[in-house]
Amino acid sequence: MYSQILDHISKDISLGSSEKEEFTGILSEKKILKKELLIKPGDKVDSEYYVVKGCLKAYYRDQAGEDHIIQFAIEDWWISDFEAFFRGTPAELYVEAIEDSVLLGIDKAALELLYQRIPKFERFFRLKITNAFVALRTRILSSLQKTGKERYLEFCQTYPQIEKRVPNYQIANYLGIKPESLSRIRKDLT
Amino acid sequence: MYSQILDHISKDISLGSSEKEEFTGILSEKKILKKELLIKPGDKVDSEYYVVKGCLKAYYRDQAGEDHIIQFAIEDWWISDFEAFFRGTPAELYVEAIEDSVLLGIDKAALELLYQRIPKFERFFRLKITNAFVALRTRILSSLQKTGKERYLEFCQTYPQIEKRVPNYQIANYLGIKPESLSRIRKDLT
DNA sequence: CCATCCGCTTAACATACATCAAGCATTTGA
DNA sequence: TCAAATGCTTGATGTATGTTAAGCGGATGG
Repeated sequence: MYSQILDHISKDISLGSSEKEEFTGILSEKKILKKELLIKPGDKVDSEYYVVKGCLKAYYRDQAGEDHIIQFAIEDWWISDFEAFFRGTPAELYVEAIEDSVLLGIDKAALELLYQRIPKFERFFRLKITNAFVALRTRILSSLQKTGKERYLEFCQTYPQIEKRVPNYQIANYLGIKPESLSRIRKDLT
Repeated sequence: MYSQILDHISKDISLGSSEKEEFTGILSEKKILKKELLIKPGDKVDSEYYVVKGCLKAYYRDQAGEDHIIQFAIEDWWISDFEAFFRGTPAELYVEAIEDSVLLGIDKAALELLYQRIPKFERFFRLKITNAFVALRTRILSSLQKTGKERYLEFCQTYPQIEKRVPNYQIANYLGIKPESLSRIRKDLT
């Protein structure tokens, strides 16, 4: 049941069996169906979620009612409204299942206690946020300096599994271009 | 001498005087003149830097020889090639002084030891990276979804001190537009 | 002190992408 | 089962930004 997430964590820190138990003790399983919302604006965000199975997206809806996809998540990824989760502010994002999904939620307060008892978990999550930080920096450079075509090719190379599972109009949204433009780009590639 | 950085840290965590001493013990002052490089590609990056006084930029030079400014830093900001610093990989960025500057460098190995001795410093730097993460997310949304004009106005509002100190062609570069376009945008605004 | 460079602006033209509109195949669900 | 919704494509046209070229005032340095 928990072997997947424990393997995932063991890639970065090594855990004894009592530490594993203490960690899995604060996890709670959550199942969510396609199109259901895990988080919506205004929610208090107490948890971040590890994806055991499925596919989700986090997106921001602007004042004009336009959605902007910030993140996809599939197996072995983490998702939440991280700003709200870290800062304790109300959610500004929607997190929605693209497929039926199984998640493991971690409660923030329990996690803070765990950090105090076993500091290497604070290390693990610092590593995670650091990697996410670097990925965001790369994405900013791409979005500022590359054409839609270049960004699409980069996306396909970086996230081939996601490209296969998510409809093109959502990929276009993530890339910051219109579906019509993505369609033309794809036509050009063949 | 160290009161500025101690005040800065005390905004997020509270420190006893021995903790302050232990922290300042691992700092090393560094002065750097305008146009000098603090970091260049290939360097081993052992330190991150707190800006006591001055103004710097971090930028990436792509294969075509084009520079892309990732970050500016002025008083009370942190700067480095964070990817290289966190991961121990060779630097990919240039970090260069825009004005004569005074910095406080923190050595990574000494910092890791400090984390073990006084875990709240790990908390402090986790908060820092979290805030940086959120700022990057905001910047991605802007870069993907907003016009150059909107991004410029946002920049002026968010970083008014930087807008005053940095030449327009460098701001244009940071915003991902050409100086000619920024000039037209500015003309339009008056 | 004067030549050079730097930072900024403007203009004419090119290009990438958006917008608006329509059509079509596949999937969905009453 | 069949109508509606969904996801994708294509065409005509508009717009923001890039490209190329030129000029200008002020700072800089020999």
